[in-house]
Amino acid sequence: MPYTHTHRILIALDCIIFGFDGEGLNLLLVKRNFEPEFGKWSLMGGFLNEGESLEEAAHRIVFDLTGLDNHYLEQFQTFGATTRDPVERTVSVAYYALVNIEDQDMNAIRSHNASWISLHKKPYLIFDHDIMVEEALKRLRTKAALNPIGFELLPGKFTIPQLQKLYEAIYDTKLDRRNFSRKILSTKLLMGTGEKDMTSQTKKGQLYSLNTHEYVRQQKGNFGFLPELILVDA
Amino acid sequence: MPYTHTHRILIALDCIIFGFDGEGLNLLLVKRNFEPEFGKWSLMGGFLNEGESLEEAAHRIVFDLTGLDNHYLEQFQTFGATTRDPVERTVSVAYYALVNIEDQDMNAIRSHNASWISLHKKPYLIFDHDIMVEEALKRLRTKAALNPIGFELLPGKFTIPQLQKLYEAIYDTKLDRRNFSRKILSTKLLMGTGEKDMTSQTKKGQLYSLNTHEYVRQQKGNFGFLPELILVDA
DNA sequence: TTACAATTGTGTAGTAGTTACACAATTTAT
DNA sequence: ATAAATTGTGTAACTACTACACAATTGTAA
Repeated sequence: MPYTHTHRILIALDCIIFGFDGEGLNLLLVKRNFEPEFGKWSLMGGFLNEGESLEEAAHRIVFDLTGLDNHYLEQFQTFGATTRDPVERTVSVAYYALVNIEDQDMNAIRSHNASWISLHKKPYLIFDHDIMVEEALKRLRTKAALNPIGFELLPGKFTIPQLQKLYEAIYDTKLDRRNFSRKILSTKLLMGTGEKDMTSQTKKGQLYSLNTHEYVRQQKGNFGFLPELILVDA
Repeated sequence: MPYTHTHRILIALDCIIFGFDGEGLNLLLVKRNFEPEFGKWSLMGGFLNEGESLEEAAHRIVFDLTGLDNHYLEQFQTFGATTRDPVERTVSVAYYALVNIEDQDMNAIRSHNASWISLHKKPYLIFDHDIMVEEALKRLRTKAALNPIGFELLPGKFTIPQLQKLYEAIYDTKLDRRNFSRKILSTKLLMGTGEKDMTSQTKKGQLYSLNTHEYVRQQKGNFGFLPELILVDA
């Protein structure tokens, strides 16, 4: 026998999908070719299905769009203003995901009319999606300052300077190259592969030489991680 | 015209209400005199109403139970396992609240069959409420280590040692009395009232003398706050 | 091969913050 | 007044962070 309460509504899920292209943070956004708000940009979203947990639904949504199965995914806030969706009342559970921008399924992305867009050039998004992005970024910053989760945005093998650029992008700041390297290596989270990076490209006519070692993720841990950073809202 | 999707469900809200009695953290729990799970303990909860935001609903639930209107309230996680409620599928948005245990409405509490129960003596709770309490405590610990929110659990005026006992209760640890006092006062968050605490009681046959000054909350701020503490999961 | 520019790794002094503890001051009871 | 309990201030040792000097490595070009 069900509850006597009657206000049953749709549960939406919206996913803020972060990617890193070596220079800055990017968002995977959908240009809507359906109503409402045809032609406007939005986050990738969907509705909760019967027999599906929130976690499963969020995972499905990211997988459908990127073809990626092995990404970091964290629920961060649920949005429930009565007027947030003009079509009908919905409550939206928001997740952010960190994916490696390189090994995605371009067909899946194209078929959803989606694009990677630099966070700095983010267009206006429908509904309350702009606020969602803002809150997701806040959470990512807090989380990444205390936990080593940034690695999810990089390929399996990467150099220390690449990692530094990632953190500089997340926090929109500059970090001291030498102290950063020392700090990262002191955590023992990384280990050298003995290989060199052969994928380097010359940029702006300048050379990009590379270190003897690349690093792969070695272990997980929780600890204060990047002390040069200030947490504004944890 | 509504969406074509059809899986409309109830939105529940569950509130983890923390109080501090001068010694340890307490939870405000409800002994159910209704089905399902008659006679078992649960968190205070309710359903989202039409025309009501999540925030408003959570506030209403805490107000109904405590008569308190001016408490700290933070959404921390939404629970959506398909089997979490045996009656029918619901998704529950969980909030935790910090209330001053002294100026509550005892009639409201009694009429809901609720009691303050020490966190250390928490009984088994129905559904996924045990997990909710665990997650709420994690979040409270992270939040209070970075932001000065613990004050919400104390009366308007309090002594430094009272505040220290509160933090020791939150983190289940001992802090150095002298360093704690210095750290708290250095934040300029508190100001002396010039009054003395007249409510002190002799305990275990020993004397409890009091400081010349009590303190009231002066301002808000965000900053790393209690460095002796280690964040396990932020 | 050599020189040179760009990049990356190691050393270290100065600074700031934390920890642990000594000691002084205050309050309360006898 | 004296003693016990409690609270406030001083400080040395330790740790961590910051900023920068300098060495080592890589890649390019004469």
